[in-house]
Amino acid sequence: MLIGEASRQTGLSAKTIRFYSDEGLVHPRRDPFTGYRSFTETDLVRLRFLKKARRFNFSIKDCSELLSLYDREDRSSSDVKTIASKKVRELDTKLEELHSLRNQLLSLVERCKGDHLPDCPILDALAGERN
Amino acid sequence: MLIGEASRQTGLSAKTIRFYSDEGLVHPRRDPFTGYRSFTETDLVRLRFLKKARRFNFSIKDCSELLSLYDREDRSSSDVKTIASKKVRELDTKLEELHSLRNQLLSLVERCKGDHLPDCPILDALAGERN
DNA sequence: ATTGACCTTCCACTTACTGGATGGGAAGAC
DNA sequence: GTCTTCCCATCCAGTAAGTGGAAGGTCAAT
Repeated sequence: MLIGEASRQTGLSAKTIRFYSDEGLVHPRRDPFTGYRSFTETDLVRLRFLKKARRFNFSIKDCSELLSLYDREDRSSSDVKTIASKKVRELDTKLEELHSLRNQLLSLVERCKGDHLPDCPILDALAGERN
Repeated sequence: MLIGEASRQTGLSAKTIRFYSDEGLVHPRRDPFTGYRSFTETDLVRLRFLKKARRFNFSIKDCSELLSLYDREDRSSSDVKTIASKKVRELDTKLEELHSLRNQLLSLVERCKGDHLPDCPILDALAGERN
């Protein structure tokens, strides 16, 4: 299967698939005459794996580790769990931050009249002395 | 005031201040002999403005718009409110996404035994057929 | 005259791609 | 046999918002 078809099957762009291929996350065979990448079903599984893992905000490096665990028959589920738990904690931290920012910003927005006058509590807060 | 002092006063790194300067977000005078940037209190206000706005996840481009509104006496608070409301909506969208991902990932983590055996629902989910 | 602490610019690197330029390969229409 | 049209390939550049480092100028004090 050529890269275009792999792209259709996985929903990843051909560019992205080439990128993953360059990064060593998939290893499609190459047609010795044309140099075209040739994907098997096994390769598609890896690509779909990558797509899902990326959606979970796993970095490329994380994905690489997860895939190598996936490849190893003698893996321990604890190794996978460690990586995933860390990601959950990262997500929790980020969620807290964003939530707090959102609320602060929303409260400023609510206090802004939004009229044609220059007075604006949002600008005041950004320019204000206090932190 | 030189850049090092401006850095101390604002908590932004000198590198970052130079970057903002290059991007035209602050306009420090230059010493005509040494070429050193020279910051006034007015410049510091802009730098602190930038620091706070960036904390709210406003992009550099957003910051640029906000600062030019800040500069304009004849601004309408509605223009500021529009930008900030958009950012709140962006934050809401992102929060929803991340929250959903976090919950999905957490449920996988909870189902993973985390022992020395290879069986792992996390890997299963990533490699699985279903989306 | 030489430290040492400043400052300057410029270049490279980061993440995870995306877009574009350029060129070759395959297949059907003429 | 060539034209057109896709598809594929590589390589370069750019994105956002800086960070790190190299090379070199300035200034005050030793």
